[in-house]
Amino acid sequence: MSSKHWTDTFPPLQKLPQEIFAQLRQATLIVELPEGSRIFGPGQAPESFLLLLTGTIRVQQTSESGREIVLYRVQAGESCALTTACLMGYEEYQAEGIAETPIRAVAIPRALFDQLIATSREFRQFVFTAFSRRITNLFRVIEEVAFERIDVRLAQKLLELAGAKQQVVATHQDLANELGSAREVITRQLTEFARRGWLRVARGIVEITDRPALARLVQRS
Amino acid sequence: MSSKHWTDTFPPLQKLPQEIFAQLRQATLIVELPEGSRIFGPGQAPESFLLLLTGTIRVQQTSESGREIVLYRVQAGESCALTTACLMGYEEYQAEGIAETPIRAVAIPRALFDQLIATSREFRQFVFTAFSRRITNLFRVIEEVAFERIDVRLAQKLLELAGAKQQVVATHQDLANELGSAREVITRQLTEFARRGWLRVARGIVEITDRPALARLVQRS
DNA sequence: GAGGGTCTGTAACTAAGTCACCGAGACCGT
DNA sequence: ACGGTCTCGGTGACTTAGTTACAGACCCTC
Repeated sequence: MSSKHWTDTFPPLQKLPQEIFAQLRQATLIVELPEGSRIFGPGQAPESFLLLLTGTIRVQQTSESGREIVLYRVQAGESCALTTACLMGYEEYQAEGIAETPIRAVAIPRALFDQLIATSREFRQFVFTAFSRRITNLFRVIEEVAFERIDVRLAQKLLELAGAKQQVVATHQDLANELGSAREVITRQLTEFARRGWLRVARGIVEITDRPALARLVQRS
Repeated sequence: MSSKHWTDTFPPLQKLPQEIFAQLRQATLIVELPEGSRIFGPGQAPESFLLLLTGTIRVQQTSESGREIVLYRVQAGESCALTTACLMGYEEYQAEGIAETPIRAVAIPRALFDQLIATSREFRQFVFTAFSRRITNLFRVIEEVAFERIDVRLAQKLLELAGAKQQVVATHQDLANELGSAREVITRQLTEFARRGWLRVARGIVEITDRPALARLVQRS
């Protein structure tokens, strides 16, 4: 292991009372899972509270007709609100969480989680903030799915997935699943974007050539 | 006031430790608001945790283009998860909460709320369960907006809004706002439903005449 | 009962999703 | 290298949903 302890990843945890902090450092389990693992899903309830140290978890939903939509991603340093909710509540969810990369996470057992919530104001703040972000985020997803044009949404998603890089590695089907749309629709939009010289498409790859143009489309939405 | 105390409405609260329970009964404020009041909205952060005693709060979102969608309703006996999130977290939301009927609610100040969370396992369970339900519910909304046919969604919503009654008091625009659709689309669908003899339409009223037919449409979705 | 506002109906059009099918490229084993 | 198979991308024809524009019906108030 490195000399830095995992708790360094979570600033809110630094403010915990000494005895709780010590307990956290010792009593918790670090889990590692390969890319593609199913972290949770319908009929697969989580048994502990998860804090993601490295990697990304993609949370998505599949309709009976087979169409998919990505709801959100959990990044390193975040907790999975859904897991938390199901840990404390009794509700079943129908979404599933997939490891998009190899992941490393801290699993806090239910009992310790409960104790942390009870004793630490900072930990409560941390958990509730995660909830708050998630719900706000879901509101935005609903607004986009309900009201935003598909070309704008696609441009937005391409810029998001590209990050600092020039290309997005994803099939048209993958992009359709991101947006809850259909493959043919994405193909058509990408063809149109390519015709305008904003990007180039190759098998499984979208190479962005005119980032400002895409950004302008998103802006003028 | 009636002889029954408001705490009777919330079974989870009955299990609180005596001293906390006593504090709850005395230190909290009961607020009453008329129909149509805006409980919260963009740039209007809540100052206390709300437990709804009577009435309904409609939580909705409006796009820049003016189209609206109803996200969920808070019923008597429930807490508003969003309010809670924003109370504990720091995130701003863009949704707004409207009193659909006159409402009576208990306002628990932030400090007492924090104390309740810290001391009572049952209260934590209550709050987290509310979160859990809400998130699960939002997932279903996303799935329906993204993948469900508008006729199915309308039939479903009509049955939901009608409850045990035979009629729904709502304009076509109101129904469009429920589903995040457009007024003309609703008019067309209602006309088609009426043609099939499933309902009758009058100004501001939809009278359901063949409930099983509507239910069948929803079922075969 | 005139005039204003609200609500509903409808036609023509655009955008998005569906269905069916085909062909190009990648992969794999022999 | 060859053929078989699979995934991925492209396309046309069609259906469904949302948009634009406008007109008429109803309702309320003065």
